Amino acid sequence: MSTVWLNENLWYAARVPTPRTDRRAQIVHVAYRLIAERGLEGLRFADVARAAGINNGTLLYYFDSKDALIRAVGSLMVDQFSQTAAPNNPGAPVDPLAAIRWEFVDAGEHLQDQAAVVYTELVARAQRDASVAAILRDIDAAWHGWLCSILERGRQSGVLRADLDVALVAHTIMSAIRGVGMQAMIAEDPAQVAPVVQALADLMEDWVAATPRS
Amino acid sequence: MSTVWLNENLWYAARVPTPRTDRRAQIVHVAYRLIAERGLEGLRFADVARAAGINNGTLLYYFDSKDALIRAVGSLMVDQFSQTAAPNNPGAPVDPLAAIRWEFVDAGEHLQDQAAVVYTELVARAQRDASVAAILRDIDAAWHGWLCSILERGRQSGVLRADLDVALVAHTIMSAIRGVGMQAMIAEDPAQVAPVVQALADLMEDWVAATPRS
Amino acid sequence: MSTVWLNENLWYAARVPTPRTDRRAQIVHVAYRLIAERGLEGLRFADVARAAGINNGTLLYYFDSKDALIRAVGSLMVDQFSQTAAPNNPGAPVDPLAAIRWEFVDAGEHLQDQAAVVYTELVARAQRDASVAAILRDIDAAWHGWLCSILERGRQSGVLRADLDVALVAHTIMSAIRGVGMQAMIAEDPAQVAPVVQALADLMEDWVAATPRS
Amino acid sequence: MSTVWLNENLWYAARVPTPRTDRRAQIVHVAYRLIAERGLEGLRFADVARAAGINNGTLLYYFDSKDALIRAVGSLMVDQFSQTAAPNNPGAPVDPLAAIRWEFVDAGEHLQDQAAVVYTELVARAQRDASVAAILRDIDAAWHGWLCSILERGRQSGVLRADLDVALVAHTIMSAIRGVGMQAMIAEDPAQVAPVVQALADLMEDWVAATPRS
DNA sequence: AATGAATGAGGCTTCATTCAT
DNA sequence: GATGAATGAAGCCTCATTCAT
Repeated sequence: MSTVWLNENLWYAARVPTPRTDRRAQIVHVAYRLIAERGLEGLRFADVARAAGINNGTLLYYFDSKDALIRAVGSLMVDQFSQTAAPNNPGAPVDPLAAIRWEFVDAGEHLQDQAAVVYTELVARAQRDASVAAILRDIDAAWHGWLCSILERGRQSGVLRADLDVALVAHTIMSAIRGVGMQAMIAEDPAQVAPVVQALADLMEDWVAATPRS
Repeated sequence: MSTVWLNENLWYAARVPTPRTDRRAQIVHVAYRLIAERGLEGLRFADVARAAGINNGTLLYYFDSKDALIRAVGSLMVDQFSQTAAPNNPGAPVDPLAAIRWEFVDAGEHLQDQAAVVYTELVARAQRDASVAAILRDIDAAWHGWLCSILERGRQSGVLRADLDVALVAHTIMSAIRGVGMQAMIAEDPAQVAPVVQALADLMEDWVAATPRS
Repeated sequence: MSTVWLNENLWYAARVPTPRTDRRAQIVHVAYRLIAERGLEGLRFADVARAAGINNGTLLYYFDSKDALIRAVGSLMVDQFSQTAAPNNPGAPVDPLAAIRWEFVDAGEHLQDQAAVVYTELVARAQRDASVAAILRDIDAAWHGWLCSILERGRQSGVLRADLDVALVAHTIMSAIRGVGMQAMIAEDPAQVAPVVQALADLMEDWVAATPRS
Repeated sequence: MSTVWLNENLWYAARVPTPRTDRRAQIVHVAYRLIAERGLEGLRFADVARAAGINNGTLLYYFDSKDALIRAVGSLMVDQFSQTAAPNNPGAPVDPLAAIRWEFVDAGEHLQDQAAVVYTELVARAQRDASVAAILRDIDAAWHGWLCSILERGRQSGVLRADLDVALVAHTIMSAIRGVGMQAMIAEDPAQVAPVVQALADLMEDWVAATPRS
C-alpha cells in the first residue's frame, strides 16, 4: 500500500476560500481523516462539514448523500494506489527484488497513517454495499497490476525465476501484506509486527528469486 | 481460524422455551448471525430481539447494553477459538506439518460461514473500543498458543527444524491466514483464493520442515 | 357527507392517560384536526405529537411513517361514512325523498366542521398516492352504496319513479354535493351557497320523484 | 372550465433563448405542468428551474419567492378562464342552450389536461393562503360572469324562461361542473363520469329552457 | 440578466434505552 | 423473569433563499 499523500496541512486551511474544483477533494480528505479516527460507523455528516469549515447543507451540495461521500473516499484510495502504480513513481525502486521488499516496508510505514484502518472499514462495508465492493476491487486491480508489471519485468530480466506464475505471486504477496496489516491493527505493540514482515518478505524473495539468497 | 460450531438449528428454535442458562447463549448466536449478515453498523437491537423471539425489553434484561451484546459475541468467538485449541480437539491432525496445512484448509472452509466477516467487523471496531480490542487479543493469544504448541511438539519430535523461532512462525502463519481471509472477502470469485492458500501453505511448510518437500 | 362525530373534547384530554387501544384513535383525531387547520402540506409530525401530548418518537411507535398516519386519517373518514350508511343510523330520515334532501342539508352542515377541507386535501394527494386514492374510493363506495339502498327502497315503495337508474342517480347526487362543497370552500360568504344547495336538491327531487312537486 | 391553451411545445423549447418578456410566461407554464404532475406539495423550486432550462438563482430573479410563482400559476388560470369568457371566443356556440351544454362537454374534455388537478390543488391551498383564495375568486367571478352573460342573452331572446334567477343558475351550473370534475379525479375509470355529465346537463336544460325538451 | 455556490432552519425518522406493570 | 409502551437525543437530508460575481 504505497501512497502519495497530499499535504495534510491543507486540511486546516478550510476557512480560506479555495478554488471551486478543489473543494470536493478537500472535503474527501477531511472525511478520510475522520473515518480513520472514528470509523465508518462513527462518521457524522455534521462532523465532516464542521471539519471542512462548511455548512451541513453545503456538504450535501457537493455529495448527494453520505454514501456518496464514502464512495468518494474509496475513490480517493483508488487514486492513491494508482499513483503508486504509475511507472514514473519516484519512490519505488527499480530492482524487482528490492521493489517487492519495498512493498512490505512501505505497507509497514502506512500502518501509521491509518490507511489500513480506513481500508478495513471499507472491506467491512463492502460485504453489503456493492459500490464499495467495486471500489475495493479497483484498488485490488491497480495494486495487482502494479505488482505483476514489476514481477514480469524481473522475470524477463532473469532476476526472477523464469517459470514464475506472475499473477499468483502477485496475489500471494498482496495477501501476505494484508495479513500483516491486520495483525498490526490487533497487536498491542505495533513493533512486534516487524519480524513477521521480515519473515514474509524473506519467504517471498526465496520463492521468486532465480538464485537463492545467500 | 478453526472453530467448533454450536448446532445452528438452535437459532430457529427461538420460540420454544429454553432453559434459562441457555437463553443468553442463544441470543448471542442470533446476534452473531445478524452481524455476519448486516455488519456491526447494521446491527439493530430490535432486530436481534425479534430474531431471538423475545421482546425488545427482555433483550436489555439479558444484556445491559448493545455494547455488552457485542462484547458477548466477541467472547463467543474467543470460546470457539479456545475450543479449537483444546488438546483433545478431535478434528485436528496430530502430525505437525499436516496440522499446519490443516489450519489453512480450515480457514478456507470457514470463509463460507462468514466467521471472517464478523471477525473483520470486530477488528474495525477494536480501533476505538478498548474492550473489543482486548477480546481480539484474547482470540489472538488463544490461536497463537495453539499454533505454538503444535510447532513446539513438531520441533521436539524432529519433524520441524530445531532452530525454529516458534513464536515468530506462529505469528507469520496467522498473518498469512488473515491475509487470505481478507482477500477472500474482496475477491469477486472466492475460488480464486484457493491457489493463494496453497502457495502460502507450501511456503510455510518449506520454511519449517526439517527436510524439504520432495 | 353525513357523519357521526366522536366527542371532539377528547382531543384536549391528551395528557390524561388513556387506554392503550384508544391511543391510536386519539392521535388520528388530532391529525385530522391539524390537517383541517393547516392542510396536508402544513402537517408537521412534531405538531401532531405535541398536540396529542406525546413524544415525537412515540408517534412513530404507533404509525410507521407520516404517510401511514395520513392513511389512517383517510381510514377514519371511511369509518365515518360507513357509520352514516349503517341501516340503524338514527339521524337519517326513512322517507326516501326526505333522505335525499337530508343528504344535501347534512353536507351543508359539515362544511363547517371542515370535513370538506380534509376531503379535498386527500383528493389532491390521491392524484399521486395510490393508497390514498384507494381510501377515497372506499369512501366513494360506502357513500354510493348508502344512496343506492335509499333510492332502491324508494323505487320499490313507489315513491320514486320505477324506471330509475339507481346507480346513476346516486352518482349524480354525489357529484352535485361535492360540487357544492367545493363551491363553499371558495366562496367568500358561505351563506351564498345555501340557495344553490336548495336548487340542486329541488332538481334531484323532481328528477326521481314518481309524482312532481306541487 | 373552458380554456384556451398556449402552445405546449413552448415547454420543450426551454434552452432556446426567448424574448425576455416571454421568459416569465414560459416559466409559469413549466410550473403549471409540474403542479399537475406532482401537486403543490411536490413542487420543487429546483425542479421548475431545471425543467425551464434555467438556473436555480435565475428563477428567483423572475419570481421573488415560491409563493409568487404559485400565485403566477393561479393568475395564468384566471387568464385562461377570462379568454374563454371573451365575447369573441370562437369555440363557444351562440345558442344559449347549446352553450350551457357545451360548458359540460368542455369541462369533461379538460379533465384530461389536468386543469382540474391544478385547480383542486389551488382550492386546497386557498384555505390558508389569502392571496390564492383571491385568485380563485377571480376565476370564479370570470366564469360566473361569462355564464350570466350567456343566460341573460338566452332569457332576453326567449329561449330561456323569463323568470330565471340568472346568477343562481350560473352558480348552480358551476357547482355541478365542479362536482363532476372532482368525481372524475376520484373515479378509477374516468369514462364512468360521462353519464353523470349527461344527466346533469339534461337537468340544467330542463330547468332553464322556456319549453321542455322533447 | 444570469449564475451557482453556499446557507441554515427544520423536517422525518432511527434506535438504544427506560420504566411501570 | 418478561413485557411493550414510551422516550428523546441525534442523524440524514430537503429546500427555499441569499449573495458574490
